[in-house]
Amino acid sequence: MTEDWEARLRERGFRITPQRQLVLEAVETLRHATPEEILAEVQRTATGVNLSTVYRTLEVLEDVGLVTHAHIGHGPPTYHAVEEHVHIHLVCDRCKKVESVPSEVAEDFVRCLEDQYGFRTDISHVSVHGLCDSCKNRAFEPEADDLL
Amino acid sequence: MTEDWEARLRERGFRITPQRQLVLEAVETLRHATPEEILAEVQRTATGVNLSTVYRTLEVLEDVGLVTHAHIGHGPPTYHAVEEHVHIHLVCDRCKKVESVPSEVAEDFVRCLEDQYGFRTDISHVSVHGLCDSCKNRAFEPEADDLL
DNA sequence: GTATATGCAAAGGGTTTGCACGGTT
DNA sequence: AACCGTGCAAACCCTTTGCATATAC
Repeated sequence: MTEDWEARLRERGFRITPQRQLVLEAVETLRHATPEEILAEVQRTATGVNLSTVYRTLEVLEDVGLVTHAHIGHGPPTYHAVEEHVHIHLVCDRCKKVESVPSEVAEDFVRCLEDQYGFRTDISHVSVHGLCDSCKNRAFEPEADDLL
Repeated sequence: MTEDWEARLRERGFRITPQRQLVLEAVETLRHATPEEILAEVQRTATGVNLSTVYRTLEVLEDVGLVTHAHIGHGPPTYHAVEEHVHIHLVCDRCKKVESVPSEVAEDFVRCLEDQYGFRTDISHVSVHGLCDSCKNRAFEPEADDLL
């Protein structure tokens, strides 16, 4: 668990609650989980927690910089803990698997966008779509072509 | 209008209808439009057209390769015509503006992902989030930080 | 004690679906 | 004439909101 998460919340005037602790733990455990999935994980410990609390809590945790989310296609966004090493999400359009790669691979790309277009990229928020190594090889049956 | 759009549809066993023509025209006119926006554009010509028809039509047009969509954050996806020159979407998280840049700027990045991770990127589907040139400069009032 | 957080239920967007009718082939 | 495509309405999923109660401070 991110140390000092309590301080992060308190600094900004938010209170420490069991729900907030559990949601943060769930996000860190699950990695790339949707709100519903986070709820399910939280409910393994505390049955009474409500979906709307999860939504509100994720908003708070994101606000104080403890978690972020990324959009990986049609469905709900996935949340993950903010870590030291920023990463990029590779989303396989066939099997929906999300792979994380270090952001360094995009350094030149990001610099180029800033230099040529003045665009300041938030690299951790990028979702790169395509086919992962395994799906690429057994490709070409239509199956998950409408996932995205 | 893309020439031979009729052939594209017929080849695959789809029929030619006024709705399909109008939706395709709207997509090409609007560039990066949501289904609702496309409906509005279509209804300037044909009032009776229904939203569900727009959805079904977009699916068909995407299926035959005449349009694609990209996810640019919270809201609905935006559709655009498939063109010769593939492009990348730069989405400003503050003003929501979508800028298109030629895919060449990402060539090295894409190659790197393929070589190092075996990941075959669908570059036209990438949404790059961040701040556009103008928003970057008058930055730092909290305003659109929850848009994405 | 007071203000914030929560649970619940209802409302709200965006999208999909079932069905009968109408239009294309 | 056969079948696909459309309009309409209802259903669906995901998310937000209003309000009364509970809880952290």
